[in-house]
Amino acid sequence: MFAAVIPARRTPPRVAVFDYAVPPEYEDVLRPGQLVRIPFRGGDILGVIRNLSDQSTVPPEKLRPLKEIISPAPLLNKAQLKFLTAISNLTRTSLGWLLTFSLPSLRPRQLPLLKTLPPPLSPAAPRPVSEIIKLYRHNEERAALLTAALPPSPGQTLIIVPEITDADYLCRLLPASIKNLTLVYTGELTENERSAHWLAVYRGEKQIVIGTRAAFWLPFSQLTAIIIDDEGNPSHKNFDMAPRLHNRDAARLLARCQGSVLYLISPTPSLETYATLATEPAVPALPPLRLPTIIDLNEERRAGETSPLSSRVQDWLRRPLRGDIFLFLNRRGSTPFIICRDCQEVWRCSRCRQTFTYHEKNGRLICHRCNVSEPLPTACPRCQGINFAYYGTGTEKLEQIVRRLVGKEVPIIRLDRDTAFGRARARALMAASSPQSSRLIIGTERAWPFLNWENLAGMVVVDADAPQFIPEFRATEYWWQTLRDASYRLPTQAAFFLQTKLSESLIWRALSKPELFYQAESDSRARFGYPPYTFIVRLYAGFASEPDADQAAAALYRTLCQLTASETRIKIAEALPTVPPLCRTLHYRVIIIKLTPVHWEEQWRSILPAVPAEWKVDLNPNTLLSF
DNA sequence: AGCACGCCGACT
DNA sequence: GTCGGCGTGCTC
Repeated sequence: MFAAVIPARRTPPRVAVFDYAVPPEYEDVLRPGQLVRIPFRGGDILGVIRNLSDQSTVPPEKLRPLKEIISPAPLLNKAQLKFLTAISNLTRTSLGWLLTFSLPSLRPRQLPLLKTLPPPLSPAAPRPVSEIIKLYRHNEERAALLTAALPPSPGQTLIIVPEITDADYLCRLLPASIKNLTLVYTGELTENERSAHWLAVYRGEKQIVIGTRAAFWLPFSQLTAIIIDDEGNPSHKNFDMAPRLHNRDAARLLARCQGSVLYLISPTPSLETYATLATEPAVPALPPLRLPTIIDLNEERRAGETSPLSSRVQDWLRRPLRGDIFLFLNRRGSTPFIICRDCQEVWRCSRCRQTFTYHEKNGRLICHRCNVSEPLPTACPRCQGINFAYYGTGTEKLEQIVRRLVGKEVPIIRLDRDTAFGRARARALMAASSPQSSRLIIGTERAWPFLNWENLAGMVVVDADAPQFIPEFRATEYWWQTLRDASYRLPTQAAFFLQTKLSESLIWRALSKPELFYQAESDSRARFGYPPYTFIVRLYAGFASEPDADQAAAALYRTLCQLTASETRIKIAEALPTVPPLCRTLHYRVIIIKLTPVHWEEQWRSILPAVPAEWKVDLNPNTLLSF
């Protein structure tokens, strides 16, 4: 008898499972899902049994016997093993690496606890797989939807939120009777907390889990419902750490493995979800949320106002404040570019050609794309001129402007990557001045999760135009989601100003008539073959030199074209450099593959084996070229 | 992936 | 003689 074991550690994705001989005394007690100790290279490691079999393809001289059963009870059930395998295959991430997400702490002192674990709960009768989309306008409707989706006991429910801070917030919305059955699970927990929560789910002590993507890996045995909350929020996409999946796609896989109903709920659905909604016989009306006051900056200019804050906003800020005020400007630093008045030369990053942002605090020019910096030159490198013009406004400069406007007494908190690199630092900044007093918070996107939205007296979108010009296919949708999110979170009595030079832009009209946005954006996506009309797979890899990169990328492009020559629905774009093309010392290339929304999984499965191991896989990416 | 092994050059 | 830099290749 042989056991196929997944080691609980990172391995190359293609070498993920190892066969071991089963000692005779274990033949009757060994089960898939058990944690075992196995010899591996020089020492012993832990792993989980994937399956047992009567034969092995490994030559007998290489086979070694497994050492010990650590947990007689299986730590992973069939559905979980199926889910892990599916994710590993689709995203080509190491199965052993994914396994570590699914296990409690394996520190030596914790192992005895696993020896005495009770048997797992018996799986609930699977429900027919189905997907339900619901829209909500405010937290009462949201809580009602969540409550209605909770299955009768003994089923378990998983609620996935986009960001860590949303988990606690959502938990507080639930009625007390439900809160007692609820557990919050995020990647921010300590190892011991993670383990304790793992056990609580394993034993079925808590029926409801609210968490970020980390919660997908908990040991559910009776998962009858999965809910993706705030479904359109772009943070549902995991772009940096493998497996690079959208929570919606991950949830679909999990629902299929566990036999659960999937709910997508949101005040502002993604374009993909709206497309599904639009096919229903009775299309529900999209809820208009509270509308911002649109301020035309061109009129301000004509009236002689050159400040980045309009006269109306300035007047409003000078009044006594009741509650925090949030000035949202998604651009850190002092000024986003510097130009030589004599020769019109703009200071640019030598690597990626993006304009340097000036940071007054340390007097340096920083490229926000490459994160490289150099000191501010004393003279123009081209004409030796010394007349510089500082154009635009970032959070650092806005802070000075606002300080002059409101005087010394009002506390100002700047919340961006420069002032609050880690989460702890951001929380500390928000906690520093007493929350009872009114404060001015100047922040980028970074500030969003740390704001006390209920206490806001108002919010100003300082520059509502720049985010619309980002050359990425999801840029408009991202900005739409951001503005709608602000509308949703702001208290009804709070002021909401939006400053723009594009007062005719469709996106402002769409805030009161959301269908306008979805129609216009869907049309443009259809024209260029973007989601929801295609399913995109993004492949990227880094190489030591430009020629290496071009050669490898061209070779893969040719292979993929040949492979899919007969399948006209699959479109492959020629390889391009990423933006920026260089990261650390490697030259990166991207290949974009467009599959069809319904059949993407089988199409992708037919392509994936031809992709060399060094290419990283990003399914349903948020960006095409950005890096 | 992560680690051992081995090849080679720079030291005691 | 032996220490350690890093390139190569294997893990049941």
